[in-house]
Amino acid sequence: MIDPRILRDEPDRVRASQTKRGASSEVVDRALDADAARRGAIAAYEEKRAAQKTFGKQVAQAQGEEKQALLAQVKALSAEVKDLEVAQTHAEGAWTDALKAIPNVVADATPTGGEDDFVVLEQVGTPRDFAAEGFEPRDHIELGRLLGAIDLERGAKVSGSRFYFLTGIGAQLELALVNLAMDQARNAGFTQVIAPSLVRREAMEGTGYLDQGGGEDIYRIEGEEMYLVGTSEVPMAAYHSKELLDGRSLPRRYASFSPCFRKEAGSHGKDTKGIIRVHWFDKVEMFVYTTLEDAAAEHERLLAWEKEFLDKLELAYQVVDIAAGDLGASAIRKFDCEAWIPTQGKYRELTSTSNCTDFQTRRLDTRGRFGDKTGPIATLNGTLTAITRTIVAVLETHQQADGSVRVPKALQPYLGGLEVLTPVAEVTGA
RNA sequence: GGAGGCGUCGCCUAGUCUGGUCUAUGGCGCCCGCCUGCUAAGCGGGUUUGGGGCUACAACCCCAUCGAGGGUUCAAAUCCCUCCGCCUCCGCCA
Repeated sequence: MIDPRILRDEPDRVRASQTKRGASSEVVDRALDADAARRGAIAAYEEKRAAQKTFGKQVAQAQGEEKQALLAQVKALSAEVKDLEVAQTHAEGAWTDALKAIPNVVADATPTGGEDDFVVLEQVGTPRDFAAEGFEPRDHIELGRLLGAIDLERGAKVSGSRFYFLTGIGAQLELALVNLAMDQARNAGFTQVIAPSLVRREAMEGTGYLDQGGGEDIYRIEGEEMYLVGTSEVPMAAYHSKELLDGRSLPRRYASFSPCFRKEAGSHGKDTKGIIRVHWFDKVEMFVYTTLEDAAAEHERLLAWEKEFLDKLELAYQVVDIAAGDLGASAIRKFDCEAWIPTQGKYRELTSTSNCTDFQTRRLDTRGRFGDKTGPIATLNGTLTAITRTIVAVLETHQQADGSVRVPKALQPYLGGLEVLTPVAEVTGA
């Protein structure tokens, strides 16, 4: 949630942000009213409560008849305090609800508009011209089958649509990508993390994912109040919840590996074939805790690390500045890196990095100690590699006419020096 | 899965049976000051976090905070219930 002080002191800034997102600023006025009501309720309760406490001391000291008389009086007061406390709790609840309904205040630099109003910041590399090379590129499904790397049929048989097995070189490829990503992160000073992908309600709620469409896209464990995460951003954001971190320990950079589960509700008919959009994939995610002052600069660094990784894979991609209306509630700015997918003839999202400032930490109660003061802390996240889409991009981009795939130089050491992935003699498909 | 124990303001700890004098004890650590050739020791004071009022977002005053949330009561660290976490034992298991 946003800083109540910004809401109180600069409501117009919040309204402007809402407008930029193409959303109503009615929530702002609702929250302001709720804030006023809350403060009134607090003052009323505290005043009576103080009186009750004073009275209580007299009761404790009194004896006999005097005590009985005092008890009779304080009983009425006690009932009043109880009512006022209930009223205060309600007012407080209404206020947090109203506050939670307000998305983060977007950055000045964030483009105005919706899904189609993104701004292309730069394009790196040139998409391969297969026509000039004289052959028709195969899609990742066919390449995966030829290489014995991706088994979609058995994925569907065992787990249903949008599932897959990575086999042979496909499995090796995942491990290689994970290691390449983890090594890069470690060399950049990140702490490597293997995070739980099953979390309790608190963690899921804290990151705000349950609010989005009522948690439509999230797998819940039957009768357990536990959830499968869609990204390790969830466990990593909750990692330091209810903690007061030493400001001098910032930035804290984590590179977290976890499987990610998404129901993909509402994406029927989109990317139905292959492994572009699946219910489960593994991902290495960068997650950073830092100061509010440093957040924007850190965001640029995260983007740079994402680009570094894509460069190592020798992919052609573009960097996109996502528009306000297409931003998640917690982000003030988001950059996507979209790699060129030859058989689709377009750029598709491979990585994404968001600056969430203090929006998540406020909800999850993570704060910092700075000198003799405490203050908010910012979080940022960014994909290093989402395995399935990375594999799609690598296979399609570096394929050769005979169905083999050239291994990018940086990845070769992680595949035992292998320079080319070659089709297997016997395809393991049905 | 079964049985039991525990959770106190950085750490350790008193208090819980027998509710009010707890504005939570003491020690350690830390901070400020005094003393002192220097250091150590000693002496005095301070040392949770959040919120509200008032304001210079200071000082000050108030409310909450004894794992979390409810309940009983005029009054809860203390009694009752639920949940969370940790520990011990048994069972099961990769």
